[in-house]
Amino acid sequence: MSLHDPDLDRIFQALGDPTRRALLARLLEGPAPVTVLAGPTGMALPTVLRHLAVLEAAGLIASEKRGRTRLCAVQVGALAATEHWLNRQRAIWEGRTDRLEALALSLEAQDDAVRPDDRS
Amino acid sequence: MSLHDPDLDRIFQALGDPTRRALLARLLEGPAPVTVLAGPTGMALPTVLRHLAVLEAAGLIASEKRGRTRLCAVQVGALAATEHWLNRQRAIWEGRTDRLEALALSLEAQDDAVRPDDRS
DNA sequence: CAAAAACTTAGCCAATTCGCTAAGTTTTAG
DNA sequence: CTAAAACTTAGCGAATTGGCTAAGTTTTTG
Repeated sequence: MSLHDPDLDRIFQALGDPTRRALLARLLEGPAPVTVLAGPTGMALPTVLRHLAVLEAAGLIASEKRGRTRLCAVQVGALAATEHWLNRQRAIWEGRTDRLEALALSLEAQDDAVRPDDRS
Repeated sequence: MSLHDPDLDRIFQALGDPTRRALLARLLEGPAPVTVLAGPTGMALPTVLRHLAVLEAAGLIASEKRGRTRLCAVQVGALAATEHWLNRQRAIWEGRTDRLEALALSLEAQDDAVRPDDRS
């Protein structure tokens, strides 16, 4: 499980763009309409709108139409899920590190760690 | 700072692909040569090699040529840096959440949170 | 030394991504 | 009711991505 988690795909991909991280950072200070978010980016509105759509598809933000403006706000859940995944990965690493530190990239490593069983 | 961190770009983008997360997960169990890593993916070797190159460019793994094989191993530093970034973002959110929870997506939010100062 | 193993390089292709401009649409202001 | 504001949709073009096959190159094995 979680080896091919589409949610995780979308979240990481969304965070992989500096413009989107900037938008998210701005939203962490409070909700804002699209035009306000677009301001600092110096980008055209449709461009920013698509970045926001990516963030929303990833569950990182939510938005709601209020009259003629759309108000966007952070949705911290996805961020927490991501942290959780990273935590788990690092935990796995740290659980093994005592056993591996002696051989990482060393001679035995090649023959010893290569086939501890490849349960696909 | 960190609004346009190329390292963060590469790390998140690298983690945004399920194949690469699977490769990383496999490497968390111990170092392995390219062919072994390629096995479970069912992909052609050059394809896997490029995924590994992406992971390495992001600093998530390291690799070393040993004879005719290349041994790959996790480099946990980048993972930790990513966790750190996420932690910081969530901390910002949680620091504001008390102030914002009352207005998130509400009426005042629009006019009040829009211009707390936009230091770009 | 001949050949197999394990990459490595060099393309090719389809799909996606990131930016843009131009032309709607829907609300609100006058 | 007209017009400005604030999206929204449509579509375009260059660049990147993710997959492949084919043809090297370097080591090891027989």
